[in-house]
Amino acid sequence: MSVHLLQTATSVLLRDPTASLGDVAKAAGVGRTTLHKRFPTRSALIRALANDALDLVESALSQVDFEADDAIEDLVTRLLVLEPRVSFLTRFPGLEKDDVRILALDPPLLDLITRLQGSRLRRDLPAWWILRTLQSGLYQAWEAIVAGRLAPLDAPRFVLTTLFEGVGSGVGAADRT
Amino acid sequence: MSVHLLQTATSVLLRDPTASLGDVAKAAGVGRTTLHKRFPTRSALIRALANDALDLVESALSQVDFEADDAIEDLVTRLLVLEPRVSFLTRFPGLEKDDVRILALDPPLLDLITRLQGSRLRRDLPAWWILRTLQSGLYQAWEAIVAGRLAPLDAPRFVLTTLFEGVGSGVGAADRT
DNA sequence: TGCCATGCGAACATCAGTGTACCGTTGTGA
DNA sequence: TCACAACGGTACACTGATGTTCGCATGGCA
Repeated sequence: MSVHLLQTATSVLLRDPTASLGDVAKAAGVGRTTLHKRFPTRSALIRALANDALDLVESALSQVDFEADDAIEDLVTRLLVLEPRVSFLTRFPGLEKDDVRILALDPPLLDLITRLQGSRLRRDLPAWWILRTLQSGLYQAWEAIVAGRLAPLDAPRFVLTTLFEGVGSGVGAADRT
Repeated sequence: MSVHLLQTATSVLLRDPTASLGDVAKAAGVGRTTLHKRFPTRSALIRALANDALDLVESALSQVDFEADDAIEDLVTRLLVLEPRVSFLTRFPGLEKDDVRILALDPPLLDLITRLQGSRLRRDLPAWWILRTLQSGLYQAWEAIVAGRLAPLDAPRFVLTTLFEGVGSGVGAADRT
């Protein structure tokens, strides 16, 4: 019940950061007063959403075996359903700029990427670029799912093949072997 | 000078859509009153920013030879510097949902992509996915440039190689020839 | 049945953003 | 030097969002 509240609030505020608390309450099917009881101020709500998102993402990351060969595949499937929360953490105005917990999410992922640049990942692009590319893929996949353009079960394949192989057919690609 | 105002307003509102007009005016180095003289209301400012962005993007697109083999390369270099404007059109809350001019931007690009799916682009991904992937690449490249992480002259290469070839080294890739 | 907790709506005060009017300053051209 | 336009700042009214209080309804639970 409260989980539903946090979910809806996240998606409403993500779609329109200027949405009023009344809009949020209505979307969550809850009274504006009740919302105030749970979250005394607007920024308290924002912080609660961020903390909840952090809990979920940290929990998801902790379940990934970063040593496994298919760590990235695992990451994609786990993070895909959490994409609204991740987006909230990374794109919401007034967040992230200094939050220690948010900033702490990247390093393990960057480590993983850097390690894989010895095998599966190309070395001529920086790790942060590869990470952002992965995140972009997850983001647009989720957007497409919400819009009804993409079947949820197709999403991981779309993200992973695009990430690893790109969208080129390979006919004009430079030989990198 | 007015061009600078539109640029600054775009980037300020893009970074924080809840920014007050006072913030916008200050960032643009102009008085709030003067801002009001030029744009009587907040939504007038938003519409002006959207129209200006549309003019710039349409103009850029009109200069691209969609029949050329390197149409995508041309697109990337031209759209990269316009990325804040494109982002404003596509991501700003309350825009796009019905604007005819904005919706008219996609079809020619989708046509181009669909055509190239006969040669340079893979056929097992829908055209809209490829378009979004391209746009994501431009977006994150611009972000990286602004953050100082990416040299502007490197950006097109990053975007294009990632788009066409992906970030995989190719060692584990399925053979698609 | 009576009690208590929880949620909701109405009403109110407050505040920040917005829009407007007025005035002083600057600078440019006749 | 004068007139005029453009700009910025101050001050004020208005509006919508916000936060608070109060009272009522609902729904377990003893």
